[in-house]
Amino acid sequence: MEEGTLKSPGHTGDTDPSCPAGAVYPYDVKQWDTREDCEVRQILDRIADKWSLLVIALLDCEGLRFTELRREIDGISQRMLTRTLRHLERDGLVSRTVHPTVPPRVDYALTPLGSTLHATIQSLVTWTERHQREIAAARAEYDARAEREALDHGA
Amino acid sequence: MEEGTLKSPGHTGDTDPSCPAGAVYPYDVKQWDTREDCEVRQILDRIADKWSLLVIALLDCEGLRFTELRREIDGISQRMLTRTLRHLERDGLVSRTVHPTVPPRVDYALTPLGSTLHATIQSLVTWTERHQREIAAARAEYDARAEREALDHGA
DNA sequence: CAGTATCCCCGCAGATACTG
DNA sequence: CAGTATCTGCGGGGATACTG
Repeated sequence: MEEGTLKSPGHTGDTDPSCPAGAVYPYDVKQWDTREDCEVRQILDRIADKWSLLVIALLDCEGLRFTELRREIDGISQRMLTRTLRHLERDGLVSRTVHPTVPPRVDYALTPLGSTLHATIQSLVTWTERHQREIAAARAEYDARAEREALDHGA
Repeated sequence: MEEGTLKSPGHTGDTDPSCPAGAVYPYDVKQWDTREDCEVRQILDRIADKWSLLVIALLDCEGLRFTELRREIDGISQRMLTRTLRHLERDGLVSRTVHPTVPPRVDYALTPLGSTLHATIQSLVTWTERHQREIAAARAEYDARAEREALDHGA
């Protein structure tokens, strides 16, 4: 991304210097370079980050409220849920509808584009659920073997 | 993970303090807590990290050498490729076979378990390839709208 | 309720140099 | 060739406090 020089002087925290001057983004919704050398990587980074997969898997087609997502996901902080949703919204995968009531109510749902992702991601998540025991076993075995080898070499 | 007290005194770098004492792991192959409160998250973190998806997608069933993977993936550092492969090996998704020749030759391939993941991940990767334009468009639109709204509020 | 703003840590990941 | 070792920076992400 090679633009350290653009960095605004007093910048310490979260906001992104590469955003169009004057635009204010919540947190640091990135402006990706559109140079084509790494598009797929960028998109993968977004989809396969810590929370996006779970959010998309949960959203299915019916909308959920902010708090419902928060409760469902377990472990996600308010900050990260907001950021994740903003990113997904920006990528056109999730729609955000604000009901101007008080207290406010915001619903999130998959867009048509997002829906085309849902099946795949769902199957990824269920795969991990189905195979967690096998993976845990593999890890245990690997660790045991590594430890034995370490002992052989060490002493 | 709440075990800051376990941290070995002089520890600064990459290795993992939670590994069984005396075992030496390459880099910092993590020892996950097996307490069940966050298993799926852990596994997802591993599978859906920056490089694993691409590695698995590439490996298919036929084996590839270290350097072939390195060349194919583009942008990955030697360090990250090694680490990713070690993690996948530990999780029982990838097998590593060393040919005791000189110079050495190491082949990586999907295990049967890994193969069950391949289809899903492949479809995830091809999805991003197929929809990158739509996503780019969505981003542009989002940014444009955000900028307009920022101007309305600002001035 | 649904966010923003701010502070701050630590672990990911790149760069570089060295080895069997 | 296929790694390991070490240093370092940056940004992901948690915690907390505040607002419309």
